Amino acid sequence: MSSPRPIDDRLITTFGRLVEAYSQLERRLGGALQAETGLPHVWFEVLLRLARSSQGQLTMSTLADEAALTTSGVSRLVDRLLAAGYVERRPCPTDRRITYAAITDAGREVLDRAAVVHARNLRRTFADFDPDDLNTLDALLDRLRRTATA
Amino acid sequence: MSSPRPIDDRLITTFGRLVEAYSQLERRLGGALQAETGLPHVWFEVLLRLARSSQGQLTMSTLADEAALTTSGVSRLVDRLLAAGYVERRPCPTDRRITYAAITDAGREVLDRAAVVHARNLRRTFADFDPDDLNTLDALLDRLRRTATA
DNA sequence: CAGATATGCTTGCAGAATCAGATATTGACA
DNA sequence: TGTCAATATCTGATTCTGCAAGCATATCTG
Repeated sequence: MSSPRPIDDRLITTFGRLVEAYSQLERRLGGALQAETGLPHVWFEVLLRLARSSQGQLTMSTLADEAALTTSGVSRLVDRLLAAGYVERRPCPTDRRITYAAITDAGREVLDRAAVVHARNLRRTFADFDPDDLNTLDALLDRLRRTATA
Repeated sequence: MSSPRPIDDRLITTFGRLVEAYSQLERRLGGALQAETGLPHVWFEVLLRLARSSQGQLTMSTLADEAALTTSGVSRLVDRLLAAGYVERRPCPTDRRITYAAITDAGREVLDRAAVVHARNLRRTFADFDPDDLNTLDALLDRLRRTATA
């Protein structure tokens, strides 16, 4: 016969868990990545999206969406990646408003090196998750991602 | 017969999904919360932990752990919450190094109001998740949180 | 009990993200 | 065509966060 306080709402707790799980993992894995490869986690995520895209390039806006940053944030982030030699800016031949961020060979190199390290750390973190668990998690996260984007 | 590039590692993709799902939700729901109640999402999370704790108070360190911030970050955050009148600092009678952050009545009020709004937004976001889905998600996130903390 | 070490919190400084606003280009439509 | 709205990006000011260092208090050890 407990009084249902607003703060005890079930979904608030679930969402809190998501926040906490993400933050802990981000801190631990992101920190390890940077310590072992010198690559900040955000850089890794950005380079990853670029490397996986068809021409190795994305518009600033698309990149902002995928990295969950503002275009402003991406603009400066690309500045730093540019200074490091990991990306370059390319004009769009058909729409002069658009600038592409394109990954360089140097970018692909550090990314590949970092990916190996990151994958190893992830295997340790997810050690007691069997394939079924992972599939379930993937599916749930994907649904969340899509409902949030919509 | 695809060459297995390091960046196509399965866990990297899963983790990428977690990052994206979290970021999208945080942006959308956090933004909505602030727009509709004036309460930044971090403030909400902090007040929530305090309100749920036994005496309505936690040490700065504990709060830092739970909110996934550094003690430094919490120190300043509590400064701001203090200025807003939502928390107060209390000395610990037995250990004078410790400072408690305690939620005030005003803090509980805004928190309750915000919780109602937040819960409504969450119900919309999780509309097509049935109880089984939620339980599964909870369990997986909890395992992740614990492996990360360990 | 004295000295060394550990713990809890706060502050100076610097890095990075956001918001708001400016600029440039494109597309739509009367 | 000329004007107006929409789109894509960048920049200035502000805010928040973390790291490193510092101060005060507590605990351990010989």
